[in-house]
Amino acid sequence: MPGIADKTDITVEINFDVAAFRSGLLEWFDKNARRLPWRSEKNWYVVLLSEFMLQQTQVEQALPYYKKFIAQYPDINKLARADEQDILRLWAGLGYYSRARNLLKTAKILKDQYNSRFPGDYNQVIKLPGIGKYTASAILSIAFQKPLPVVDGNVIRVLTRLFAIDKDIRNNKVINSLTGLAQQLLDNRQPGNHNEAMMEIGALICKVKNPVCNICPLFDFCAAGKGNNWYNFPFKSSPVSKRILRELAYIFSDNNHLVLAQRPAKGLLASMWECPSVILADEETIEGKLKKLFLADTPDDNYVISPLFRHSYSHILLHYQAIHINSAIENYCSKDHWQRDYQKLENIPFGEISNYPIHTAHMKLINWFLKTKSQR
DNA sequence: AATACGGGGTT
DNA sequence: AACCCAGTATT
Repeated sequence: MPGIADKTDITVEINFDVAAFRSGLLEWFDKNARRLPWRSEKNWYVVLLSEFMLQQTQVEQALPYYKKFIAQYPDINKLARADEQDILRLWAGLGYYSRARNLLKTAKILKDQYNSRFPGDYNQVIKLPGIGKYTASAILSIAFQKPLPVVDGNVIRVLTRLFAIDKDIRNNKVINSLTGLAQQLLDNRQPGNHNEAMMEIGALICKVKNPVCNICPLFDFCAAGKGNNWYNFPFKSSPVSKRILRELAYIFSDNNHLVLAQRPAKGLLASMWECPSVILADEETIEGKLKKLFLADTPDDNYVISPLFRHSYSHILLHYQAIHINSAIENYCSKDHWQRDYQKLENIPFGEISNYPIHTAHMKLINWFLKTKSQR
């Protein structure tokens, strides 16, 4: 409806010298950019790999994973030939595992359908698995100098502060407006450096807490900086609260084997490996669950129960505990006892555990087990 | 438009 | 325990 603004629409006038903004930003970036491995040799493959890892992930956290990956899969053809389980094993601990599976899918598509090259057309790029608006614009601008603006969490913070935008950033319309703003600010002559610079400002200067406005090259252009009220931006409405999940995990182990299970191919932690486990009903106790699960023999005194662990996912709070039973799984349970439709259940020699992609929560259980085992 | 999807950090 | 950060896919 022309002329009638939605309450979430924002219209922002850029009332400063855009050329001065761009040159100040780029000058700062030249001097202060972190030396990161994916910045040293800028081919599209390293940009692709790093951008996948940096989705929802800080540089510091992604760095060791990037080094492992680039050593093992130095080019797109090596990656395209990889096994999904090997990719997941290298990704284990980094989280959001669909990124790893989508990275492999994209690599295969690039090899098979694009002659191992990267398409230059945004509309083709955006169709690749795991590549959305941000990643498409990031790769095309950084690796191919296409004039496309990126809007990630850092840029959202920088822009809302620059223009004192207090609208809820959960609203997609607000993000669209910020994208328009980023487009106007973008330096079309070096869009890659400009985009990286905006994100680097967000990471190093315009931080969530304690931004260092006094050394910010954008201070003269910044409404929140000059108003000394950076803490008002960006505004984000409260998240929905997490539900609590209670879980009992089983460490079936003789002195040199451990039983691991592969989770279903869809859903939470898809295809990752873990100690076979069951979700407890609301009022269910561990002891009650033990009695229900075991066939004929309830384990007697030959078991140990771990302390309570907690693990926080983006939408779930997991409370979990493990029972260690000093035996192979066959002595107590069959595969049918697990309500979860595990893809596989295997008895694994200790030395081969590290070959399996194990998610973080259960890695903590296994570490607890291996550590306490030697003490008893 | 809302929700699923990890892991790490600080308060 | 409750807060924070950070994109894509699905419904």
